[in-house]
Amino acid sequence: MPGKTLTKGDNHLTMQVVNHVRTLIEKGSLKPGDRIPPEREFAQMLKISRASLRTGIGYLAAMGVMNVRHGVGTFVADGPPEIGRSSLSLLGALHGFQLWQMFEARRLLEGSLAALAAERGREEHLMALSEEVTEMYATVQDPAEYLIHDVRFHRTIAQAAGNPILAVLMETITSSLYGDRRKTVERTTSLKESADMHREIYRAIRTRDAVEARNVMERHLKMAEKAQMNEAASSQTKAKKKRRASGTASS
Amino acid sequence: MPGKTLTKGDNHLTMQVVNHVRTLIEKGSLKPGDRIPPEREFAQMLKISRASLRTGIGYLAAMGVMNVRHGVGTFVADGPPEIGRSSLSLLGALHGFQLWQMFEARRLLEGSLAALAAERGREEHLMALSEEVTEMYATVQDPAEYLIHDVRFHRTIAQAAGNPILAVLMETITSSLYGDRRKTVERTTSLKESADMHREIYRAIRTRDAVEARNVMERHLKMAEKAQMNEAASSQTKAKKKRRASGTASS
DNA sequence: AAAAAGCAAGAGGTCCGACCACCAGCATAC
DNA sequence: GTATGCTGGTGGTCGGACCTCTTGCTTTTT
Repeated sequence: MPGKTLTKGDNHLTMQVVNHVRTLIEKGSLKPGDRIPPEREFAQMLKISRASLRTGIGYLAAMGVMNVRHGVGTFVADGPPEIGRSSLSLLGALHGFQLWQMFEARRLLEGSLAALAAERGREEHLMALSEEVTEMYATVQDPAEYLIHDVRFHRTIAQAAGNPILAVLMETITSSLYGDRRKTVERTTSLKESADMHREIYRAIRTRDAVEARNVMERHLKMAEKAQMNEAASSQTKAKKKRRASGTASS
Repeated sequence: MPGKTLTKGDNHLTMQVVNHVRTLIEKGSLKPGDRIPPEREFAQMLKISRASLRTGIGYLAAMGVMNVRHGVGTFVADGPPEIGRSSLSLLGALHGFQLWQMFEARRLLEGSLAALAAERGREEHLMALSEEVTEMYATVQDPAEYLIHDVRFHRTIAQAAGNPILAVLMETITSSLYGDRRKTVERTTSLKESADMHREIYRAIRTRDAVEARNVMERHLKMAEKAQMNEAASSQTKAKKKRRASGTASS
């Protein structure tokens, strides 16, 4: 079947839209952050109804390629690439993924990412990592702020590793974990310990010690897993309805 | 927002549909293979228009949770879980993924998968692997058939590893590679060598040698990568006749 | 003037209702 | 008995009306 663009499967028109966009991207006339024409125009261009065009847009948005903003326009995703936000979460519900499996996958990915970062990380990445560690120490009293730098730290490692695909996979998993994560961090009594571990990871990467980087990263994530598991266990023991009063601040 | 399950981000109604389905799945009243009510009815149930319902369905279909069949109905996906088919391919086009990065990711994942399979694989998995290897040897003359067993072999390892999440990630990557793969296999002169490697992998797993399993798997994939790279390179230079068929006869 | 309030254009979001295309099973014709 | 064809149900497409949101500009107020 020559000539047929990839992307097999679903509906004709939907795929027509998807492939059209893909072509525009591959041709370079559509780059991350760009805005696509208004639906009404775009639909007319492709000679399909607006409804069908919207189906295609929805498809692209679902897998994180497009970014729709009500009242403003539709844009090509730019930030850190990420597969459809809730896809893993959905598939998880469907196939009964376990939390430990999530963490195992994460350990594997981030461990390798750390090792690669140690091997390939450029000076700019190392500096960024250092920066984030510093910020972490500076915000040990502000969980919300701390979490931001935590996420950025891991994200920077993924960049330093020089393999965007692995970065995407990591992002997919962590974002699936993020919801619960926020809770955990807010309860963690010792963000300082966490910061210490991040500092260790940073040092290992800085000294180009791939093995050590992987080990420390895995140790760090194992600890994070334990914390989150505890949280999950304690939150399983309460009714579905609950208002956000009382001490065990969660939700 | 009370009642707001996870899955943040996009449009209200779309997410309402997605969350509703998610709830049904989590509640167990919707299992893989099941069929959902006809659009017209379902829309009425949720008190939204059919168009909006369709948007939600599309979203779910885009990430491989639903399976729509024109003239028949809409079903919950059942087969091996897989993130939206072309998502990686799309993101790749958008962010300029390289082929070697794909393979690196694959090596990492499948290497770990093989190691885990060696540790956790149950007898049934080992038997299935053995079966596939046998079939491979039996079809070294039939590339198309061989490929089927090749894929099944790797998929079985993923199952044996006991971590469906890693399996999904692997599936996502390999399916992204599959298109080119078919070509490669058809040209590979020595499927027997490939079969030999698979046999080695099988033996390592059978003997519970995780380290060896990972190593052999990585070696195998490295070779596959080389083959595919050659193919890609040569197909770039083949506008006319391929004068002097050199090269590919190595390994 | 500078700041606040209000207005209007442009973009996406939702809905309706009709009609098309596909598939499966049943009825009919041979 | 097989082949044909019809029909009911289901998803796919359409277009065009109307709603909501965002933004920037205009008008009013201070």
